[in-house]
Amino acid sequence: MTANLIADAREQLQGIITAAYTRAFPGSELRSFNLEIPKDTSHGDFASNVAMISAKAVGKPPREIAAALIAGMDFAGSYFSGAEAAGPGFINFTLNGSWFSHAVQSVLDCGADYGRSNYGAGEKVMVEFVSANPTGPMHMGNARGGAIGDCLASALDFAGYDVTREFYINDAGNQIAKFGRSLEARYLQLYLGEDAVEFPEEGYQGEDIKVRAQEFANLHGERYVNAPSEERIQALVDYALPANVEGLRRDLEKYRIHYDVWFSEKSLHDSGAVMEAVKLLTARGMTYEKEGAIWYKATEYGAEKDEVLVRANGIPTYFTADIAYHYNKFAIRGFNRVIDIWGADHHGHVARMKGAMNAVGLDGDKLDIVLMQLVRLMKDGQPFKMSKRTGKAITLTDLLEDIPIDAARFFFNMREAGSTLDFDLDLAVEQTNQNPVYYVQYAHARICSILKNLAAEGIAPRPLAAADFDCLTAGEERELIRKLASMPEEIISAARSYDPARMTHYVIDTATLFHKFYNACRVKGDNEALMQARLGLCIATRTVIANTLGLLKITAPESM
RNA sequence: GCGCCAGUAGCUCAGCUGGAUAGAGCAACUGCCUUCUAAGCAGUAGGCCAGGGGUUCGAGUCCCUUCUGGCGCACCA
Repeated sequence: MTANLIADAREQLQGIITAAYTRAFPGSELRSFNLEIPKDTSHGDFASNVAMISAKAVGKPPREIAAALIAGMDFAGSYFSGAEAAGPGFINFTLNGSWFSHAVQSVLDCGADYGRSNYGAGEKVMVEFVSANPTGPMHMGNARGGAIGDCLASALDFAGYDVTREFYINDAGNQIAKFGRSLEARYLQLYLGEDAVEFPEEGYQGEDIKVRAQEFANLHGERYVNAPSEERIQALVDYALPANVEGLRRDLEKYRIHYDVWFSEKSLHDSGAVMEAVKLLTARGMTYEKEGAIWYKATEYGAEKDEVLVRANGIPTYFTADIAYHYNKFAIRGFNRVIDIWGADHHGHVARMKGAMNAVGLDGDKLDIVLMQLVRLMKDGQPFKMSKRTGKAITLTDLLEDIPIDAARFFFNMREAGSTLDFDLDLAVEQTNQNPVYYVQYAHARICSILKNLAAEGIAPRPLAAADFDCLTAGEERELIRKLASMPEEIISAARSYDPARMTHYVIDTATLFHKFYNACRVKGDNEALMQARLGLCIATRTVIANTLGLLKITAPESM
């Protein structure tokens, strides 16, 4: 089951305001108005600008309109106790106790499902993320992309979308050829000596290539040393590529990322889908030949220049395969919406790709790209430079050896994708109050501890009716309840804006309000009814923290 | 040169579709544990929201412009 008390209250207000408007100003058209939650609770629980935006239509000053509307409002049976005009013409609404009581109870009723909604109405959506080059280990960009993509997918799922997580394996094209030549050189060096075999200029320098070559040598010995180069490379790639993909899968699983689909680029070439895409574009008059290559008229969809689809040597470009891939996502597999998480350095590709979707007869607006800025690793307040040339870049595997998974996932989701992220390596391993992940987990552990201590004294939470929570009237209690009630909307907001960092912010806020409540209100006490109500509030808070951390795939410890 | 993203407290950042006196955390200073976890809470201090124009009842938020930083403009991916 799902519950959303904010949405319920909003719906009621919509009706109350509309009725009051019709009553006060018959014949005057009501424009759409805002219902917002003021930052400052002295401005009420909800505020509307309806009086201000109606000033022109009604022909009266906002304050006067507000007064007339308020006079005609009927709050009977609603979650509201009253309204008053304020400031330049806002109408501030005050919730009554029953809303808070129902809010707590709805969390308890929904339990592990609290926060879910049907906002997405089962729409089929794919999130494709990481899709790291299988020629080597994953870097910090992949680590961030993994956390963002995975948590975004979680948010979409909770918000009622039918979500598929996908990894696109770039197992074709130039980088595989380069991979093969690099492996070949390392393999031959094993038998002929490092000096006898020149390493390709553009080859992959990393140690991982040497390791794969050695593994291959352990299996096949020097059998391939005198084989034709083409055959040798093929054998090396056939061994190393699946091994690397398996390595990626293993590392990502360790990082708590599980994909529904691992999609092979090579399969698109093998099945002819890539050339089909060229044919499709040609049939739609979107291609031409020049200097032996087949070009796509990207300029017809606003690009600055046209793009090569098939090189003069007959080999399709990456772009062509990508068109075929996205065509496959929409047209073949029927996704209604596709979200790709890309590094910001690919931003030039965004408009092209959307345009290409239109060019093949699909809707480019259904393809959304989340661009992710780079990660700067910081240590001792200084950037930790990564050097790709030396192969000494810090890999995801390295990171996870030093940093707890909880901290890594939390940190990578602290900033929205569009801003560069400084990842503080010292802070992430620190088990102190400065580390925000512990702050949140501590709140959860604290609640568990309260429940455990009371249970030890024979005090168990009782099942309560909504009215039993009416005694939670302290400011700290109500602030906390307000926050708990907003979880469904926060998840929807994260899903809609493709910004899973909101969930991180939300769970930190919830922890803060719980800590404040904890310091202001004792749970254990002589007043049995109040103690039970507060116990219920604690359980509801624990539920919200656990559910949100669950979406982030961060553990919620029972003790710390 | 053209394009994309960003510029908010000393530092790292929030600020949802424009809303009422600009918010956290860290760092600094002051308090709070014989009672549910002090990995916590309360308080003090800290700001021409990069600069300049505009749009309107109202702008950190929208438009234009300048400056600064990051990135991109291959028959690479």
